[in-house]
Amino acid sequence: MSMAKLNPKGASADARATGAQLLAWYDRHHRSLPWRLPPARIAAGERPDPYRVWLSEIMLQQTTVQAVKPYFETFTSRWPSVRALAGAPGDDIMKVWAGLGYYSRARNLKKCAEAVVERFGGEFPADLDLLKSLPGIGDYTAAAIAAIAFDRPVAVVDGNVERVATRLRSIATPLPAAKPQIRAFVQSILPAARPGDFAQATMDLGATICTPRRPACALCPVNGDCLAFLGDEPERFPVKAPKAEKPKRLGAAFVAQRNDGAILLRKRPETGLLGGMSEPPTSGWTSRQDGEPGLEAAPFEAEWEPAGMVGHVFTHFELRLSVYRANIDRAAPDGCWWSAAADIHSEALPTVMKKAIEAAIPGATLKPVQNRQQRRN
DNA sequence: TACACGTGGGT
DNA sequence: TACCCAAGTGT
Repeated sequence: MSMAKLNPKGASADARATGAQLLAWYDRHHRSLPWRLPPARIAAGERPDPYRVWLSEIMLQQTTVQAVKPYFETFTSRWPSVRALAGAPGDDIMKVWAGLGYYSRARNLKKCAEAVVERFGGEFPADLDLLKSLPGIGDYTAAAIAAIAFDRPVAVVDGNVERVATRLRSIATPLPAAKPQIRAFVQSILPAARPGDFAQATMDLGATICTPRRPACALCPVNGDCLAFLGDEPERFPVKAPKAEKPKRLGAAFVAQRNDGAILLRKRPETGLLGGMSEPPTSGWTSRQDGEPGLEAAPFEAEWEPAGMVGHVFTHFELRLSVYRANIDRAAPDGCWWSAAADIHSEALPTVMKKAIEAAIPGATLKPVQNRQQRRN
């Protein structure tokens, strides 16, 4: 059992050994991911494409690898470079991002791509502060890009690393207050070489071994250095502040369908919840519990029929949406448009809005079978 | 510092 | 079921 003691330079022999062990583990057990260059190719002198590193890091913010994979494939196929993305219409980006959540990321994605083209000639900067000056890039993402894409020796601290670090050092300070301690510790075990591989090694360890619940400590390459493991309660870390209760809100959605199957949509304001995304007309979402929002919130008079209730859980509140449906044939009101039946699936509809449309018109948001229109052409 | 900001999977 | 959680950022 080795208790690491920091020397005046900030890194003990044990700490350095921890970093080296993580790298050795990564060489054997790294995950194979679409945006990742495996350690053997890094060792051979290759570097990953900074565009792909950036795009993957933005998508992976608060989002699982599994959810990101198909979106990353779609984005890189459609927009293979930051210049291509910068030239894309913002609405197209929102449509392709639809379903991935945290839509400010998609709005900032275009802003950032444009800034890279205008300010840096289409090449991502390697400098931490320049990276952080770009929209959507904060402390974590700047460090990740600098380390992974540009081989800069910086500490990369995400949720995985926070978990690994608080366990290794038995840091009982609740998050986020513990962040400075965590950063200092990660800095102390940072190897002299391979900062990008080291960052990904620590994240892979957190994702596959040092998991939030039931960590596989027996398989951990650094369990001999882990104070939480030696103290027999790794799951105690990290300590987090208690979460606030989720309020419940009520609202209504109005799904109007034209005789040819088109559905009436509008665009939400550019900022705020689901900003810049599309929706069928909805009421405001209130916290009152004295009854469901009713027809007074409808976009126009029609024979609105109840079409059920949709529940959806956002990060900070729960929503129950009363869905109404009407078949009408009229011009779209100001700010709205009729979206053809064949186009609904590719609109910038957040998941909650797809749920509402599905409640009113089952199958309406699914991708139509490719044939009829094609045959006519 | 604290809160707003999505979604889907795991237990 | 209810809660937790995931490669965080912006305000």
